[in-house]
Amino acid sequence: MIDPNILRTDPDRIRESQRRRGESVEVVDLLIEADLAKRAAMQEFDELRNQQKVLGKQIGPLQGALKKATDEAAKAQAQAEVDALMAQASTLADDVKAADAKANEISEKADQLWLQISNLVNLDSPVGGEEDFTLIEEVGTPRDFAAEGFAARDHIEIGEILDAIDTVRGAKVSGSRFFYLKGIGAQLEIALLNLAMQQASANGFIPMITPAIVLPSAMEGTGFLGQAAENVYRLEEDDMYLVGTSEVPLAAYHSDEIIDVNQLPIRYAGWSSCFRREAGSYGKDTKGIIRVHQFDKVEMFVFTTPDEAEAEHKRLLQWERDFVDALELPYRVIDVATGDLGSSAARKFDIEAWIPTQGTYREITSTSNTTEFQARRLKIRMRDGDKTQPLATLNGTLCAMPRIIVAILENHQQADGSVRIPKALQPFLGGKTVFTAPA
RNA sequence: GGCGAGGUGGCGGAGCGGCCGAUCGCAGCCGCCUUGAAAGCGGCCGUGGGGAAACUCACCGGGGGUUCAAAUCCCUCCCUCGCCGCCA
Repeated sequence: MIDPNILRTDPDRIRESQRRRGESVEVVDLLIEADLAKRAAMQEFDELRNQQKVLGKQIGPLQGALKKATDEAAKAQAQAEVDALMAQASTLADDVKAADAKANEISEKADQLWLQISNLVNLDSPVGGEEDFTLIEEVGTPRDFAAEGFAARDHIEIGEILDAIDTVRGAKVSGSRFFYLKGIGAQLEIALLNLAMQQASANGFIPMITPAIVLPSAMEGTGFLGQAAENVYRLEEDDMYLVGTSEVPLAAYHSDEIIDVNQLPIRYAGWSSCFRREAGSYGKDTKGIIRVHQFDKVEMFVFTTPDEAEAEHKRLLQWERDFVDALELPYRVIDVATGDLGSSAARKFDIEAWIPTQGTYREITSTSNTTEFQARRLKIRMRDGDKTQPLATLNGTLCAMPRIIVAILENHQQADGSVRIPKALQPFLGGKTVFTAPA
């Protein structure tokens, strides 16, 4: 959630942000109304509750006096006072109860509306939809396979030749969009994991292996139960969720905590399986492993000060580029448009790798500056002197396995169906320089 | 899954239904003392909401209930620990 004070002092800022995202602007007015109603109802409750407390405190001593009273007149007098107070307190108790119920109901309504408001977009983000990104840079040159004298095979075919990817049996066992990594494929993923973790550690990230099933609070706190909810797997029996990214358990790791500002930034590199329903993507990428229900990913996640967030965002992007550079892949970097941001992101940069058989760039990493949005929801604050305030969180993909594997297989394939192994990866594959079909 | 114990402020650990947002110890912060440090002494020391402020409200694992009044009583759920069972 965003800073409630902005709603009270500068609601136009929120309206503008909603407009740029293509999301509801009217909800801001509903929220202003609900926020006012909430505060009024709470004040009314506070008032009544205070009266009740004051009154209640008189009853105890009076009852004591009643017990001690010896002569009849004094006793009757005290009894009458107690009775009167009790009667008064009793009706007050009913009022308090009613006011409490009302305040709760109104607060709930306001809180629900708050959850509908996405993070304020960064004003530097290009405005528009998916196609309206700004191209930041193209790096490397896509190979000209015609000039090399052979037709590029897609990753499915290469995966079959190398016996590295088995989507047919994946579908047999688990349905569409599931796959097995086998032999070379499995080794490749493990090598990528090691390379990614080595790089992350060198950059000050603490390696983490996280839970992949989380409570609703973690899912909601990271903003995935909003418009992204349809892509989240829910375990009905247990009311828990399968995470779509380790961003969720990493962000929630410090929920309800106050972190000393001197400890920031805190950087984690999380490794987990990721689960996505891929609802609404029927017909898209139905073949291969570009879009699957389950995959593994190394994710970078940072807790830092709001002042540092933008600079850290640039660093995350650079680290992502370093990794893709090390894999010798041609790619481009884009500044994602406002309409295509997740609800918690203020700004997002994607790296898209060139996929030869598709003749286009496809997303392989994504880094978002979520400013204080997640921290507010998850109650993560920093202590700076005697102030406590929300900190900033950021996330970025370091290595989403299937797509990186696709990019490597397709871009580094050779005429005979073998695949050249990028230098940086070789140490993690026993010095091997090329993947060849198993005998 | 069964039985037992327990969940209180950063940690440890008290808390008769009203005087408890909560005793005390440790840690931390400020000051005194000291050439400096330690020890000792004095003070401060949870979070959030509302309010210009005075002040006020909420929070003692979560939710519900009893009561004029709940950290304290009742119900329920969750979690932790121990033992038993089962099992990667």
